[in-house]
Amino acid sequence: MNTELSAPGPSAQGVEKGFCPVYRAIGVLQEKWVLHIVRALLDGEKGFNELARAVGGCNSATLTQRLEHLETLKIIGKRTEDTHGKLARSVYTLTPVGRELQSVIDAIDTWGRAHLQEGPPGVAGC
Amino acid sequence: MNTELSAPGPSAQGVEKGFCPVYRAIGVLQEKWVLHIVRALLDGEKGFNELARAVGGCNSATLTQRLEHLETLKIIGKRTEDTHGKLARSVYTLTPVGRELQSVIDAIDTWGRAHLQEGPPGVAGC
DNA sequence: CCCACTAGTTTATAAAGTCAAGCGGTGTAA
DNA sequence: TTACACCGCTTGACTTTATAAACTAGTGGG
Repeated sequence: MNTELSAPGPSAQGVEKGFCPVYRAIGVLQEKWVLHIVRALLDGEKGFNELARAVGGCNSATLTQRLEHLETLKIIGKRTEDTHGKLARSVYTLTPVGRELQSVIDAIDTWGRAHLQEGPPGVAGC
Repeated sequence: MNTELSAPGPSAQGVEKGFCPVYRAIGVLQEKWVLHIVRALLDGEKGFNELARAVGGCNSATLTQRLEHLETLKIIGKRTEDTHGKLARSVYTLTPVGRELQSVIDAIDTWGRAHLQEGPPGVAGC
C-alpha cells in the first residue's frame, strides 16, 4: 500500500506537480555506466572497444544499449569514419549538451577525492 | 573476450593504476535511487515512508537496502526517535559527507534545467 | 471493530545487466 | 596461406537487481 505514489511530495524543493528536470536528469545519470561513459568521453572521442576499455568492465551488449540511449538524448554523437581504406570505425563524441556534464563529473570527482579514499567494498585495494 | 579489463586505461585523467576515488564515487551514486534519496534528504531529515514519498516511486524493499548501504558508507545517518510515548519513528539524515553531495545535485539540477526541458520517454506530460 | 499511519519484511515475478560466443571484415606476422 | 589480433557490434542463456503486493507488528482515532 505504500511507496506507490509517483508524484513527488509537496515537501521537496521545486517539485510541484508536473515535469521535473532534476528528477529526469537523475534518472538518466543513474543508469549503470552512463557516468563512466561520459567521463571517458570527456577525455576525448573514442571508438567502441576503446570506450569499453576506458570505462572498465562494461560489456559490449550493455554498452551498445547505453550508447544508443545517450545518442537519442543527444548527449553523445556517433560518427562512422573511414579511417584507412575501407575499415569503418565508429567514433563516439560528446555533444555540447554532453560536454556540460563536465561540471557534474567534477563535482563527483571532488566529493570522491575528499570522502572516498578508503575502499570498504572488500575486493581489491584497487 | 572483450570488455573484461577491470583496470581503467591510462588515457583517463587521474586514473593511475590502483584505487580511483572518482570511479568509486560514480559507482556509489549510480545505484538506483541513491541520488533521489540524497536530494530528498538535502531538503531535510525524513522518516521512512516520508522519504519513500519524497523520492517518488521507490518501493520499500529497495529503499531499505539503499538506506542500509548509504549508512555503511556514512553518507546518511539513522536515528530512532521516540516521538510521542512509545511509537518509534526512524529518521534519516545526511551526514556531513552526505551534505557535501549538494554540489553534485546542484550540478545535475543545473544541467537538467538547461537541457532536459522536453520529456521524450512517452508516459505523462508530467 | 475497522481503518490509517508508523517501519519495515517476505515472496514471487519482471526487468536489467553480464557472460561467452560468434559474425563479417581488415591488417599483421609466420 | 594460414592463423591470430584487432574492429564494431549481435545473439541467447544466465545471473543479479528491482519491483509489486501482501503481510507483520505496534499506535491511535472514530
